[in-house]
Amino acid sequence: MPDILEDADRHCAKTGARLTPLRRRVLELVARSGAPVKAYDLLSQIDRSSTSAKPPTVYRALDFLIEAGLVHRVEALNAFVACPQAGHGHAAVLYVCESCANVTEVQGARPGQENKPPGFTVKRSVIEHYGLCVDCPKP
Amino acid sequence: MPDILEDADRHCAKTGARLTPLRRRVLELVARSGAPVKAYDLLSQIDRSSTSAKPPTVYRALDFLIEAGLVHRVEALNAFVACPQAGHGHAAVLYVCESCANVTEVQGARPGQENKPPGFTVKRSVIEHYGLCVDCPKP
DNA sequence: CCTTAAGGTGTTACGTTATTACATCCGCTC
DNA sequence: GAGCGGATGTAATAACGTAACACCTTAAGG
Ligand SMILES: [Zn+2]
Ligand SMILES: [Zn+2]
Ligand SMILES: [Zn+2]
Ligand SMILES: [Zn+2]
Repeated sequence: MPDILEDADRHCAKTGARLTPLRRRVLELVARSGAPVKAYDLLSQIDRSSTSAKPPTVYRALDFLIEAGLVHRVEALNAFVACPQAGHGHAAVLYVCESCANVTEVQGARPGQENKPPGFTVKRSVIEHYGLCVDCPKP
Repeated sequence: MPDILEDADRHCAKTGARLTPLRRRVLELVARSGAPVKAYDLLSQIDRSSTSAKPPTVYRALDFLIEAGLVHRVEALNAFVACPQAGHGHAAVLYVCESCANVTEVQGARPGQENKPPGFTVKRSVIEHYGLCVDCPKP
């Protein structure tokens, strides 16, 4: 996934967001793992390279990356995945395999708004489907 | 919301689920609050009535209630809401107002599955929309 | 050059959320 | 009553997340 980092560079250059070395490093770690990553796992991985990272270090970096549209938070897992397409419109739908932890992101699907309560203004949506991917055996 | 408790009684009688006094008490507390409730808030409310509840007490009750389809977990808030219709099919969609914390549950809408990755089997979906309800001022 | 201001990072400490493991109790069956 | 399974009590700890403050770099303005 070196594409993700290059895309991130381009995207941040375009939007003016400041992808510092630390933030880029965190994004790299998230992108390299094919599966959702936990904040404290990132923490210990950063530890190895630099001196000793503390929670705020990684949470701040993640906040930035999420804000910039480079990373999505997987709410039901307290974990994070790299967005395969930096800065798309961001109605992201995640399909998470509960067996192999693989995550597939689908973009563009504008969900559920047909039955929306009258007058409700949606600002942010969390849409996560959990199950088994095509490669995992059905139990 | 006395309906919710009566519905829960009926639903559990039908399915064989054991709605014990403790579980019923937790459901009552969740149902009474119009907004999503935190586990530790439930904990302190139970404390007042009984002797002294510990975290597993409330988490176990919540696990049961969720399993029984009486309560939904609001993933992005780490909180819980009572289901207004015990044991519906349960493709629940939640609309959460970020101003007044009111939650509206819509049933039946199955979003996003059109773009589902080939062969993926969905077992559980988390669909939560955050924004402003009709009664809250747009900033 | 010096000052100031803003944003990023380091660090400490703490708050919140959730689980593991084991003991106990209660209702049921044999 | 002995044995069993499910529900609850209890203690300890793990996992997740944030507040507050200090420090440093960079850029703008005098
Ligand atoms: Zn995305
Ligand atoms: Zn899989
Ligand atoms: Zn429901
Ligand atoms: Zn509202």
